[in-house]
Amino acid sequence: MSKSKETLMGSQVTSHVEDEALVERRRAQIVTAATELFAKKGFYRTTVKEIAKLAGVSPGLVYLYVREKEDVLLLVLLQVVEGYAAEIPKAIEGIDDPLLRLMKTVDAYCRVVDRLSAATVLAYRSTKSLSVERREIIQDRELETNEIVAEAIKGCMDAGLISRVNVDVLIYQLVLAAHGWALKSWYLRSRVSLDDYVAGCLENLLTGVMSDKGKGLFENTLQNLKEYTETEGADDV
Amino acid sequence: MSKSKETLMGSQVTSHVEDEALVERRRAQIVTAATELFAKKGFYRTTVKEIAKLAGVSPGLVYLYVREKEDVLLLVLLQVVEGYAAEIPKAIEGIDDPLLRLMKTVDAYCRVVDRLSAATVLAYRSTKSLSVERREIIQDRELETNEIVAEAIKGCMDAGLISRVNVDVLIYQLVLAAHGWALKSWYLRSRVSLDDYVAGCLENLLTGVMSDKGKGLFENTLQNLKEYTETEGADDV
Amino acid sequence: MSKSKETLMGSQVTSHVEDEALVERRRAQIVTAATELFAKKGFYRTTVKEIAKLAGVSPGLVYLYVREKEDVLLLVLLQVVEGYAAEIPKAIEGIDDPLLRLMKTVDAYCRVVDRLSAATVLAYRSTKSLSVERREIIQDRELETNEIVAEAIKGCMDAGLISRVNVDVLIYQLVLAAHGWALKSWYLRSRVSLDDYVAGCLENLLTGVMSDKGKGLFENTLQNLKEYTETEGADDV
Amino acid sequence: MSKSKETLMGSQVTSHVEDEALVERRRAQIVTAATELFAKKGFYRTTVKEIAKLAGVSPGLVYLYVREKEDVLLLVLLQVVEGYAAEIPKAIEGIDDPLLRLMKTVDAYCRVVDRLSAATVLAYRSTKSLSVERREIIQDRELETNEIVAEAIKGCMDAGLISRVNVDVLIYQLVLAAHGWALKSWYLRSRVSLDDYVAGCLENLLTGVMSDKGKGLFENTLQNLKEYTETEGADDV
DNA sequence: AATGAATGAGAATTCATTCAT
DNA sequence: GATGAATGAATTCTCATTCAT
Repeated sequence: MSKSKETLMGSQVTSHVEDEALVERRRAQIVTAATELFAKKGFYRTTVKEIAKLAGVSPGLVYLYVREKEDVLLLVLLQVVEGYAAEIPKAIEGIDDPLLRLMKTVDAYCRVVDRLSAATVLAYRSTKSLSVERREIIQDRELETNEIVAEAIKGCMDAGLISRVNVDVLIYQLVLAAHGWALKSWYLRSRVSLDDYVAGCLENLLTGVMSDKGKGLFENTLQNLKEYTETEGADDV
Repeated sequence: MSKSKETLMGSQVTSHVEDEALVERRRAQIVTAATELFAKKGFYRTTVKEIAKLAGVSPGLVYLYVREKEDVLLLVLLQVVEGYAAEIPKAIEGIDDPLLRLMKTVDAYCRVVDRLSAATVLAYRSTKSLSVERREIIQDRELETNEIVAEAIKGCMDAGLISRVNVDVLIYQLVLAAHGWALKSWYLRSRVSLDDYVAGCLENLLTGVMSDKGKGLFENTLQNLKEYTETEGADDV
Repeated sequence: MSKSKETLMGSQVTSHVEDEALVERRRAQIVTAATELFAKKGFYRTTVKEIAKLAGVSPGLVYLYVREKEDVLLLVLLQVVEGYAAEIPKAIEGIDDPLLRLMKTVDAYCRVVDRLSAATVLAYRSTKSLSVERREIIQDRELETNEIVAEAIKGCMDAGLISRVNVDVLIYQLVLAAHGWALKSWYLRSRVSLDDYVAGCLENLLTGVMSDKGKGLFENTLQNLKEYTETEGADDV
Repeated sequence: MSKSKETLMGSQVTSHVEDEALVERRRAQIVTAATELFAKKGFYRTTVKEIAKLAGVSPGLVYLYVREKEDVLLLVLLQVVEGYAAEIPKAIEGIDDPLLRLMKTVDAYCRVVDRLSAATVLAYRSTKSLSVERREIIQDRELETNEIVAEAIKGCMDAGLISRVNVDVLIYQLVLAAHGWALKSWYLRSRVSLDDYVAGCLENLLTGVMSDKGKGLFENTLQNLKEYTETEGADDV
């Protein structure tokens, strides 16, 4: 996790250009344009020419930084999953209370998904468009994110706040809750706010698995989460 | 729900051929072939020629039963969502106990998803490849399925088994649980059995929302579900 | 040698079209156009679009009868070498005198080369542009032609007309003499007639290898060849 | 023949660089790299970038010493034909016996061809890839080489060793014999040694054209040639 | 109704050449 | 003089769709 996002990206895709800083800059240009277009029209309906045009470069230039079109998709998807892997840890930094930490993890996950909504849907649509090797790169990154969720759950279990549970199932229920905000936004967004969605998911999923000890803390901690988030939100402004 | 599946399909896609029975037969041929190919290689990587070949017809024939390639995708996805909408009601037919009914709904949903796994993933990948109007047709059908889940939840609430809850959120958590079995099968399938997955999802999601009255019944009903399913499974043989 | 030229060609290159007669007709169209263009501008400077245009078909059609552009080159070169392999035997049919037979072989070879002059040069330019497997197909055909020359030489040796000789070297001297008429036509054509070229080559190459017995016949037979050719030429008119 | 090879090359292709010595050095670098690549992959399959890389320079630099890619081909082919024109005279220097001189000419020609085998084939493939003016430059050089052969033949005729003959035809038969060693090396090399090939060609081609006087000397002189060559070979060590 | 040959627009990719540094 | 990033025209090949038979 010590490598920067760019370096990670660079390690997967080869470029004909030497200057690493330039490679990062150009790739960022390309990825930004491609993300927008892929999200709007999908990978196959987007042409390299369109990407180049939106990125303000020539079509030929794209191929100086990428071997084939599919590499652009890989870079785009890497940015998404690495967005997850980067933002969530930042959000839970310094939080010691295991339950709040878990809640905050889910909360942060839902918020990144909200921010990268189109890209998240894109990831679901397009991961299978990648070659097997590239697909595995993405799945590996997704597992890293899951690991963060798993750690948060384990923290609660160690603290005796969560009792019995099939951890694998719970992880994916939480992950899917987060992803679901993007996947089903066409239905949810008009019916429930993100705040209520997060709270609802947490209540439904966590209440059931809490130990008696945990139950006592649940409502309170959920309240903390809300305040916490509001404060942070205010900071942004 | 009075119209047959075929008639529904027919109503969305126009054909140059008069004989309705023939239309149904040909479309079934085409859709079966297309589903297999789309699931394996995706919509864009599959050619009309390939579909025709696998269906044992000529490429030209496809266009007698469909206006464009995207219509084939629509028919394929319709079959998936209508698979959901048909099988779940069948599974809960005659069950009166509201909690068992809800559990059985989720259980049946997960099992259809398991059976149509590739097609379910396909639906996630490809719905956005449809034109807006076609996409809405699919989403409407998905809503019908959700309605079944919603009814089952409402049944429990009316019976006082479920207390407070954001129903929209709970619906989608249950739906995503079912879909998740296909979407994350690459991770889950090697770690947990379908039976355990269903049980786990139900425990995690429902325990939390049960009223005190409901809680008392939960374990028992879950046990009933398991027996129920086993018996049915045996019947099939 | 029982298969027709077209069948031979068909056996090397696969087509998406079933109807064999159609395949032959279309390929002939394509090859005729391609030969003209390749001869004029070379393989790489000729585009598939140009070939299609000259052949009076669409660019897409070309790919119904050929897998890639290089296949067109293969078909073109096959036609050249099979032109050799077909015309020479026809020219020596029914000739029993071994020496006349050898002379007539060389004479016929030079005349095909003269007729397919541009294509012969093309073969020299472009054989190395083929993939190894395709190149070998062409070389195999060339060996078949050489075999005809070899047989004619052997006939003379068996009849005691030619004495000592490294047959491999002599074969290629005769073959190169024929090819040379096309390869160096830029120089030769303005300085010597084809008839004189053939006679000159034969004199220079054969006199040296004749046995005493052969020498006695040489001038006479060469005279025969000239008359023979003239008569035939007259027949054509 | 007073101008140096470099100057000749320089006179055909313009450069943006002033310093003549530098021009020669850079061009030599480029031509060496290009020859290797053209011989291996052909002119069109070789990119300027590849040439530059193998030459250890930047792609941009190539264009300081050459106006376009085709100029590189011209320089490469010039080097080949000038290789012929330079080595053959060196080999016959000081030989007075006209017949030995002729034999030695052919022998030397075959040996340059053997040494520049790939480049000779390249010349056959690629001369037509040149623009007409450039092609004529190469053909002019080839004529110069032919002139050497012609002189040697004429020497024999003047000495009464060769009788009647169409000189133009004989020249090209000898030239093609030499070139043939490279052109048909795929067949010949495994069947006959270069020494035997040269001897065979000379026997076949010259015996036939010898006068009675010449015939008497032939075998002896051929023997001389072999010894001569062996000695020279030994000298090299 | 069915066929499958034909079309041609359009996509990815390459590479000779230029030019700012 | 040298570099190498950038350009964009040009090329091969694909495939949805049509239509004569």
